[in-house]
Order: sequence, then structure tokens, then C-alpha cells
Amino acid sequence: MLSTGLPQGAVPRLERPGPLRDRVYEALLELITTRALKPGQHLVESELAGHLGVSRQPVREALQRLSTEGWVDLRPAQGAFVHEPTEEEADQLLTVRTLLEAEAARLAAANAGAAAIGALEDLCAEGERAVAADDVDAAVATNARLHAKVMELAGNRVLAELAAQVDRRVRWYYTPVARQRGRQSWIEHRELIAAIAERDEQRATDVMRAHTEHTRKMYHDREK
Amino acid sequence: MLSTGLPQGAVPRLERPGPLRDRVYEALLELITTRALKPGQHLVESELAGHLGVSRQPVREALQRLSTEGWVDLRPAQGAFVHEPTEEEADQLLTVRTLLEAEAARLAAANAGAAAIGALEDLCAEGERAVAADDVDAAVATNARLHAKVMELAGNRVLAELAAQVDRRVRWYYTPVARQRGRQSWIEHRELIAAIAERDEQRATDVMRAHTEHTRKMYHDREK
DNA sequence: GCGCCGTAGACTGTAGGCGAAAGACAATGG
DNA sequence: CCATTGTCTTTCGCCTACAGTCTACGGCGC
Repeated sequence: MLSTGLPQGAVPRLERPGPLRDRVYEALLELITTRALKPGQHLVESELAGHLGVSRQPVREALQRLSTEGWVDLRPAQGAFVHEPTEEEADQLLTVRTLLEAEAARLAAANAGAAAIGALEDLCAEGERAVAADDVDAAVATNARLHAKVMELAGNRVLAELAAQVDRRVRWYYTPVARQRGRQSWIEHRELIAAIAERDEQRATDVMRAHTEHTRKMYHDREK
Repeated sequence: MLSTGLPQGAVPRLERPGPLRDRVYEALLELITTRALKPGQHLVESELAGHLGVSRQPVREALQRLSTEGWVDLRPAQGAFVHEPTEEEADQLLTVRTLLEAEAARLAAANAGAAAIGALEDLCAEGERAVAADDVDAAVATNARLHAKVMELAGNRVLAELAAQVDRRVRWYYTPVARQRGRQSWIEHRELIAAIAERDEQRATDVMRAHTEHTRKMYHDREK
């Protein structure tokens, strides 16, 4: 036990740079999700290393991790290539996402307390304001936070981890298409929160399923 | 087109050793799942490297991958430790597994053809024979193959990949306890196949959910 | 005897280098 | 003119070496 008697967060815990590989990982993920690195592009280790000012080793480890999470394909003796999303895969990801989010909503409805509901409503209001102000970026960001909060309320770390991965990839596939999906989405969010507040597991599940299925339909009805 | 006129599989396609990191990965995974490496144990890179007759690099990359898949915890500047399963985590994994398997069953019911049903029934018969012969290992192996087949019929690669990961971890947590869960399990399998054969999505989902929930209940009712 | 500090050991994190495989391209033969 | 083959460059896979950091233990002061 610490004898200093200092409150937990008093000392800023002096921020360490952290392992280099992690920072490289985040940098590359950023470059991929922002489309700075295009799907199918060949990622040359030495190039990236030079560009980031580090050695090849951390780059390799970052690529390794990106590979297991499905962001890049690691062809043996040939190197890393940015993963190319296909129609089929996008559809499958959306299916899985629906599944995970629906379960999260159910668990959230089972666990939620009054404070949690309040937090959800705050987020929802924030999102609605963003939509009203036509601030698309803020709306998207708030949307992510709302879903994350629901996931947190579900209290299942394994589920949360899987959902986080799937979610980020879904967003990658889908951002260029559906930035306009605003108003309807937040109406559905209200409904979801109501269901959670009433602790109606079945309804929460159904609402969330319908919600994510809508985004999926929209994905397929695009480019027309 | 090849002008040699050789039949497709005539040349054994000479099996390459494959990337060393992958073999190290598999070796370590084997050691972990068989409990040769105990939970919480500190994995020293140089030690493993020397023991496997390779350098530290492939070992590092294998550990990296094992970390993202939840088999080891990678504490910065301290090294890799075999992940320690907790009650809570096991429960959460089983929840997720139930979810994924149930969805797989539903999709399988939607897609299955006559040939597929036959394959499932063959596997089921094989499993029942193994149970009758008290061959626990064979029964467990066949069980895995049956579930894998259902997953394959679902035709969703993303789902399959996630389920495979979750499944292996579940099995790791749960094998020491439940090797005896034999007969009842295969009765349920029969039911599941029947539901899939009738293309009854709802029933397939329910049966599979009940099936995996049983194994979960059993997990909690152990050590008594 | 108890607690703190300093030092030493061990292990990880990072860098650089060598051998080998895969792909590209030009030269050659039919 | 096309197919084939040899060579050549690029890039990966792996190994070795060095620097930074954490842990453990022994000595010292109180």
C-alpha cells in the first residue's frame, strides 16, 4: 500500500512514450482508415520505417498486429498489402455487427441503472444537436460514443472487444457512403434508450437489430 | 494454361516449411492449450527461442499474435505472461460463443442443401459411435468438427473466424472440467441437424442456443 | 532489527545486416 | 511473333548486437 496518502489520480502518472510498435500501429491504422494508404497497396517495410523515422522491427510488429485484426493481408515472402474490402465481406461484417450490438443492447437493458440512462440521454441530445447544426463529424463521433456507452453498460469485456474491432472495420467500409444517415438514426437511438430505460430486453434487442440492419440496407442501396 | 498435360494434383506442390513465426505460433499455442505452459507463467523470449532453436525475432512475432488473440498478456518492458482465465471472463466468452453459434445455426438452416445435411449426419453418427465406445478424445474431436461444419454451412467467413477464436479459448477454459459431457450433447446435435434439415431457422437458433447454454451451466455447476 | 538506497543482473525494446525468395525484364531460340 | 529462360533488382525473413528499463538483492544508516 502506498503510504503517501495521495488521492489516486493526483500524480499525472507521467506519460511514457510507450512501446514504439504501438505508436507505429496507431499511425498506420490512422493512415489506413483515412484512406491515405489505399486498399491493395503494397506496404514496404523499409519505406514505412524510413518515413516514420524508426527501424523496420517495430514496423514489422505493427503490421503483424494489423494483419491479425484484418486490416492488412500478410502474404508470405511478399509483404503486407492493405486489405481490399469486398461486397461479400462488408455484408458479413454488418451481419456480425448486428448480432453483437443487439446482444449488447439486451445486456444493457438488463443491467442499466438510472445514472447510466442519464448518460445515454445526454449523448443522444448531443448527437441531435450536432445533426441539427449539420455538423456531420460531430454526429458521427457522438454516434460512436453512444454505441460504446451501450457496450460498456452491457458489462461484457469479451463482447466489447470483438464489437470494437468489427465496428471499426465496418466504419472503414462504410464511411464514404453513409455520412448522410443522420436524422432517422437518432430517432432510433431515442427508441433504444427508452427500451433500455424500461429494462425491456426483448425490445432493446429488436430496436438495435432494426437500427443496424437499416445501416446495412443503406449500404446496399447506395450508388444509385 | 500449363502445357505439361499433368493432372492437377500430380505434383505434390512440395510442402514448404512456411514462415517460421507461424510455426512458433502454433508450437506455443499447443504448449499453452495443453497446459505445458501454465497460466500466469512468465514467458522469457530468449528461453523460448533457445528451446525452439530459433532466434528471438520469430518468437516475438508469435507472442505478438498470441497477445492480440488473448492467449498471453504483453506487459510493456516486462514481457509476456500466459493469460490467466477468470470466472467472469469464462462466462463472458461462453455468452459470446452462444451468440455466434446460434447465428451460425440459423444461417446454416437457411443455406443447407441435401449433401450438407448428409455430411452433418455422418459426423453425428461418428460422434455417437465414439461416445458409445467411451472414446472421449474422439468424441471431443468430432464435436469440434461438427460445429465447424455448421459454421462452414453458415457461409459467413467473418463469423467463422471470430467463432473459431472464441471457441478455442472456451475449450481451453473448459476442457479440464467437461470431458464427460457426452451423451446428452449428441442428442442435442441430432435435434440441431433435424432443425437445419427442415430449414427451420428459428428452431435451429433455439436448439443451438440451448445446447451451448447447457455447456455453460455445466461449467458453473462444476467442482461440487 | 528495520527500512532505505545503490548496485548488479536479467530481460525487453530497437537497430542494423546478411542470405534467400519472388517478381520483372530483357535476351534468346523456335 | 510468341514462348521460354536467364539474370537482376527488390524486398522479406531471420539473426546478431546494443541500449534502456525493470526487478531483486545486499549493504548502510537509523
